[in-house]
Amino acid sequence: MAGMKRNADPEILLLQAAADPIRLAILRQLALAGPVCACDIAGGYDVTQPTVSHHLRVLREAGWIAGERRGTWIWYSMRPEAMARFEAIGRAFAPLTTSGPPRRLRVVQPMS
Amino acid sequence: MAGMKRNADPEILLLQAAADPIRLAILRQLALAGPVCACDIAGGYDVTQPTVSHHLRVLREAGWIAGERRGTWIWYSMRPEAMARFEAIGRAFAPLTTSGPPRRLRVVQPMS
DNA sequence: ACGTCATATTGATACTTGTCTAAGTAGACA
DNA sequence: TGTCTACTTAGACAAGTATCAATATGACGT
Repeated sequence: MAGMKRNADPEILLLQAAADPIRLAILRQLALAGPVCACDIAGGYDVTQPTVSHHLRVLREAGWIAGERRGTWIWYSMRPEAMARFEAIGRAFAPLTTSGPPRRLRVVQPMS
Repeated sequence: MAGMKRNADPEILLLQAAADPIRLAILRQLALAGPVCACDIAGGYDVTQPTVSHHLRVLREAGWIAGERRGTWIWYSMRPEAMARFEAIGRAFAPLTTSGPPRRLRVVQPMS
C-alpha cells in the first residue's frame, strides 16, 4: 500500500496536471494565444514531440484543454470550465480574505 | 535524464504541494479552522502520523503553511501570501474573464 | 497505391513520490 | 536524572511519472 496516488478526485487531477513546468507553460501559452496548433506547442520546448504529446494528453484528460482536428493538424485550446474550477479551489482556500467585507487576518511567522 | 521534475520554480512547488488528496484536505482544514495543532491534523486521516508529518513538511517548504512551536506541540496555519500566489496563477490563466477588483466582465448575456 | 507530414501510441528506463516501520529529537514535568 | 508526550528524521519499498527511440495512425497530395 505504498506510493498510492488514488487520484480519482477531479480536483486533484486538475492540480496535478498543472503542477509540471512544461504543462504549466503550455497552459499559459494557450491562455495567451488562444487555439494553438500542436506543432507550435511541440516546437517550443526542450523535449521530444512524443513527450509534448504525452503532456497534452495529461492536460486533456484532466479537463484543462480540448483538441480539435482540422485537416492534418490539431488545434488545442483551454477550456474555460477548467479555469473556473481552478479559481474555485483558490477561492475556497481564503474564505475570509477574498472579495467580501474587510476581515482581519492573523498572520503567523514561519518556523526556522 | 528521465523522470526529472526540476522543481526549482516556486510556482511549480506551490502547485505540486497542493496536488495531493491529503495535502489539499489539510490546506482546507487550515483555511477553515485557523491555526490547528499538528496532533489534530494527524488524527484526521487514514495514514500514519509520520506520513502526515511528511506532508506538513512538503506544505511548509512550498510556502503554504507555517508552524509555530508552543510548548510541546506545534500549531500550523496557512500563509496568506501562498493563497495570493495561488490565485495569481489562476488569474493569469484567464486575464480577461477572471474576477478580482471591480472589473466589468466580458459577458455574453445581454445587459438588462 | 504511395509518400510525406502531423500527431499519437508503445515499450523501456531512470527518477520521483507516498507510505510504512523504526529510531531520533525536543519540550514538560517529577 | 529519568519518563512521559509530540513531533521529526532515516531507510526502505512499491507505485507513479517524465522522458526517449521506435513504431503506428491518420490526413492530405501525387
